[in-house]
Amino acid sequence: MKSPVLKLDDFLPFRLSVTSNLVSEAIAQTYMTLFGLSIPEWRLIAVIAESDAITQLQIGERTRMDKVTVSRAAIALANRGLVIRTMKADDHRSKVLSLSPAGRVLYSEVVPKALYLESEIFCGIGGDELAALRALLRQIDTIVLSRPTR
Amino acid sequence: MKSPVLKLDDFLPFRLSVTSNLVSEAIAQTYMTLFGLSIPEWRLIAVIAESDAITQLQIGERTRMDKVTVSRAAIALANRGLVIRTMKADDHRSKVLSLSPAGRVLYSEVVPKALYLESEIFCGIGGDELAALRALLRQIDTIVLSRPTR
DNA sequence: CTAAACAAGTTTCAATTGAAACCAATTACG
DNA sequence: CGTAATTGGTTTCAATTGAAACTTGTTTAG
Repeated sequence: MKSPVLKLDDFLPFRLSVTSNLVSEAIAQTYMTLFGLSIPEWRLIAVIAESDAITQLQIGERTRMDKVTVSRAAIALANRGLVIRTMKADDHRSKVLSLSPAGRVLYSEVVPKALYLESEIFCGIGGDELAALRALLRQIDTIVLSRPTR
Repeated sequence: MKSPVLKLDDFLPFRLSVTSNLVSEAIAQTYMTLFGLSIPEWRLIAVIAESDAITQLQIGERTRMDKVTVSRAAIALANRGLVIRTMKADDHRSKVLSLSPAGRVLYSEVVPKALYLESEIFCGIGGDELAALRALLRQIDTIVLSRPTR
């Protein structure tokens, strides 16, 4: 009966965390210095741009961000005039977010830079491998989310 | 001249962050309730166990954790009697960490649980795919780390 | 209808994080 | 040597985070 062996460096939760942090740091840095956006703020912009009009709760679901984080990012973006928040007609608790013209302009500026950063980091990796990676990550998400202890 | 398109849901920095956070949360939760260990503390235990004796700076390099984080985890573990900190003989600024007997016992208890968690999350994925994933993540690390803006 | 339960968003508060200042020991160099 | 620069580790402080309480509006049950 021999004890099992663990090599931290091969331990996937660890590897995943290291890589994710490295990538996030690199990217957050760029968003902030170039556009004054935090990662949550950038995510809001992106997801609002894709949906045209969406409530904060929905944003939280799609980006898996806490509702507090969404709220704060929404307030900050609204204060900068990048996002417009209107009460939802049929439910006055809910707020519908959409991009202002300035927000759309900013979005159109951020997108190329974001895509460039992504390509810069992942250029050495084949397109099929990247597709596989995306699929794998999504698969892991659903496994973790469907775990009993949750 | 058409504007490039970005789908946040396919944007790898985003996907990586989401998956990493989901996995980390699930695992952190278990470490804490079962062993009273934070993720940094668990990483220290693991990396000390693998090296027998190692300085805090080296731990920081291997785990890519900030030296402040390492310091705090080291102090907490020493207070719990799980690691022993001795001044390095030839450099009195440096502290060499090693596991106490209690630390080794705890390690031997955590490892099977960690491996079980990993297998639980990644069981649906083939061994070769997982190896490829590890390799890919490491490759990304080196790319990001070798970027000019750093 | 009206009271209780619930839901969207915000605020508060405590925990975690890392940058910068700091301390003590070591190394470089004039 | 002796002083300046550097390095390992700790402390301080400000920013980020999310759980829990709260506010306001909606739904459900009696």
